[in-house]
Amino acid sequence: MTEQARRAQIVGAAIETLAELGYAETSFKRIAARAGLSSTGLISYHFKGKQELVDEVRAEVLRRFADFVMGFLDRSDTAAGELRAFLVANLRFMRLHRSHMVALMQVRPHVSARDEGEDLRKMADLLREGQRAGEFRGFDAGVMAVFILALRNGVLARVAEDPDLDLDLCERELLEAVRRATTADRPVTGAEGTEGTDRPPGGAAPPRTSAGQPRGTRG
Amino acid sequence: MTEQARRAQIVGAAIETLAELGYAETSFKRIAARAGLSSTGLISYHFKGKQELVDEVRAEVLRRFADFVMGFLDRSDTAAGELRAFLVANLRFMRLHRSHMVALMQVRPHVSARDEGEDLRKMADLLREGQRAGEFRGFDAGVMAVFILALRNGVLARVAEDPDLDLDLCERELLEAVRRATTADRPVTGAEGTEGTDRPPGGAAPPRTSAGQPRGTRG
Amino acid sequence: MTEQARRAQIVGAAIETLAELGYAETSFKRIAARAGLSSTGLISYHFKGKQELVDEVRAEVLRRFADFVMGFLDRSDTAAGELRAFLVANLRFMRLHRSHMVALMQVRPHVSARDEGEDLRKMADLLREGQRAGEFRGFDAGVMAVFILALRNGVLARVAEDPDLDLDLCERELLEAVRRATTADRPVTGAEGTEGTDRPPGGAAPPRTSAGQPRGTRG
Amino acid sequence: MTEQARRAQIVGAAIETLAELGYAETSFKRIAARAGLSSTGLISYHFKGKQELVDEVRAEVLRRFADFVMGFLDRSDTAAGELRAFLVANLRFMRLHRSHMVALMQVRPHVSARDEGEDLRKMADLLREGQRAGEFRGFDAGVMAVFILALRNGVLARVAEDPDLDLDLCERELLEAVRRATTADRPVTGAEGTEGTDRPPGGAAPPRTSAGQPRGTRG
DNA sequence: AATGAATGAGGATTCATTCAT
DNA sequence: TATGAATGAATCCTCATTCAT
Repeated sequence: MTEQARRAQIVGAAIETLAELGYAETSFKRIAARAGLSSTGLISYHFKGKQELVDEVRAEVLRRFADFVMGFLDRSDTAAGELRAFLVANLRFMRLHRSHMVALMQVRPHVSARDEGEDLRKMADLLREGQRAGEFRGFDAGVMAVFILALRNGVLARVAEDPDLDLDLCERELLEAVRRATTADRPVTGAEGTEGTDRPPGGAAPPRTSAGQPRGTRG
Repeated sequence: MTEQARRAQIVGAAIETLAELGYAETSFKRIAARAGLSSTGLISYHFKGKQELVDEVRAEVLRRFADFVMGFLDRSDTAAGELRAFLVANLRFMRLHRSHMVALMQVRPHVSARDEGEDLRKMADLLREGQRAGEFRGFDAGVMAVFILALRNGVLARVAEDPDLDLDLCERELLEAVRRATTADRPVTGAEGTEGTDRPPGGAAPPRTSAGQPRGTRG
Repeated sequence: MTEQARRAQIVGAAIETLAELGYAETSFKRIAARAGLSSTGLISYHFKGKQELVDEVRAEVLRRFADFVMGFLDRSDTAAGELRAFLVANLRFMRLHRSHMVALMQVRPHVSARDEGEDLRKMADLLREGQRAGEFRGFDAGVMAVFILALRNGVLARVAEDPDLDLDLCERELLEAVRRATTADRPVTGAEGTEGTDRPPGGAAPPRTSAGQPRGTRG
Repeated sequence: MTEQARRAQIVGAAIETLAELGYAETSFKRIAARAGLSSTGLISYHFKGKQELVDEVRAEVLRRFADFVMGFLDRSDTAAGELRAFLVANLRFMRLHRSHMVALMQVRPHVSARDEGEDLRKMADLLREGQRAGEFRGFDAGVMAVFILALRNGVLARVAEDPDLDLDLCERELLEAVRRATTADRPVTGAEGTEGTDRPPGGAAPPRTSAGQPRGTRG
């Protein structure tokens, strides 16, 4: 068996174990058992230590997720669209690779790489970009990034506990809630924009083609 | 030393250890060391097992938090006001008792009591109440409850990692984001709109005065 | 509470615990719980150590047993009668004070006093006396003493596991078996009365009348 | 070192420790020390838990004993002969493998398998068989089985405490006592031989020569 | 005489890791 | 590469005993 394949196999078993039992109950013994390995020594042979395995789990999930998310992003050309695509991609990924996402949550506090701020940074950048384009209102991008990832994580944590959670409903509600939280109020009557202050300078049209439809008419 | 005092001391040391090292690294040995106890046996003497200690940590934090949150809620008489007060109380509590909240997060997956759904249920009830009163728009209350608690947890997780996080800013942004996500679009007419509401109250006073105002305009 | 009463209470609880859970599972904590004591410290206060308690358990049971057995022995004037009375007394005591006997068995290997040989010695003396009197045949008294106490212990161990054991039947069979093992063959012909001497006293009279009947005729 | 060999080594050390110190004082630490292991973890590595080790100790001793007893039984064709062979085998085994037998006694109350009733059942069956064949008198077979195993256990317990016990003497006396207890009275008149059947035919014959001899003098 | 908290050694067991094969 | 036995520290927990009150 090739080195790479072996590592992948071990990482896969680790992900399943983490998702099922949580970090504290995930031992080499249990990972080896799930992978059908004859010895925990094999894990130590392929990974310098537990830390490296944990880091690799994280990297693997993020890699898979990045691949997955690509298909949702490449057709967006606005920040709001990209944000929406990001959220949709997350929700869909949860459904298809629930254990991967749960494992990621479990592993997060024990990961050596302290680049998880990177997610936040990239999200904040996206938000700022949208603000510059006039798509978003004038919130603090750094904080809003925390919020949006928090929403993602919260849904993830919830679905980890309640597998019957309606992810379609979640997706719809999440998109709407985030749209409202991030975009300026639009006037029901007349031209929008009365909230001058939080209105981004440029006048760019929001990427709201579908999600952007105001249900606001119901007022 | 009295039993009650000793238990409190141990719980306190456990909270600090959990907040600092996380669940997996929190052992009786470390707790005993932090509490200045002569042996881990003393912990087992006062608690039937690790589970009881963990449960007690959770109960203690929730007790403190409930006490704390009281001062923010009792003057609210609308659902929106109560929601806002809840969020404010959470943020403030994070600042004053950061380790308590972090410990709570760490302990959550290992707690025996499975009433964490209760938080969700109560929040959903509050939201539905607000919907009946016309304060909130027509979202799915169960899912929105997940979102709101997710936001709280997300901020908490963030502040656990970055102690320099500006919680005042977070509070303002969180209130505004939640207000936007939960309430219907408002007509541009009328002066109030510009968000006088999302201004953090003077002292501990919850923003009930404005929030409590029926936005009767909406039908 | 008087010292003596306290010790008795503790010994009593220890006996019950030993009988129910066995030596290895009998701790001061469990004894204290059963006795309704507030602390295991009280046991250490009244007994110098676990060893003293264990020894006292043994002494207490033997004391009770000795008292009990008196009523069976005092009217016997032959060795065979005394032996029979001893066996009967043992069986009866098992029924009335099962936990005492079971506790004695449990405690036996851990007792400091090495005078358990005394039982053997006394039994051997009795047997030798009966041999001198012509009541018993020419076996090795020391070994036969081992056998007889083994039979007692075996029945005890059995009744400890199977509380439904028919002790009446056991008694009859035991008396007959021991009689046969210890006495010389008797001719079928001739009056059996040769053992008139070893007749047990009035009251506790063993059911020898039937068991004593030689079924030998069928040979 | 192979797994099987290691397990055998650990079981061996456990047997010795049990025989020497008794169950309550037999810890993994002591077993490891006697076996020359570097840590108790090695025992846990080879045995799932203390219970498995204890069960294995029992199984090992019974296996050895079964093998040993085979050589004594296979040439017997009567119930009485088989009973005698069983007793002889037991006594001989005690001499050759004293610690095994003592360990078995120590371990008995803590063994998970509850098939110790099986010994009793098999013995009772043998006795009933002998009764049907006219070799034994009309005792209660179930109770007599208790007696016979009690005698075996009693001798074993005695030899555990007094290694100088004369097992040859024990054997002779035990065979004679059991013969008398189980067989019908024989008429004094006439040459013995009435029980010719229960004499084991072949050469492995136990010390039947003397035990079988009527001490006819006693008439 | 009694309490009950405290002690520290010892219990079995799991852990990640090492190493000879 | 892979095996699986070995290691020893660490896990939670129970134990008999001590001691101030």
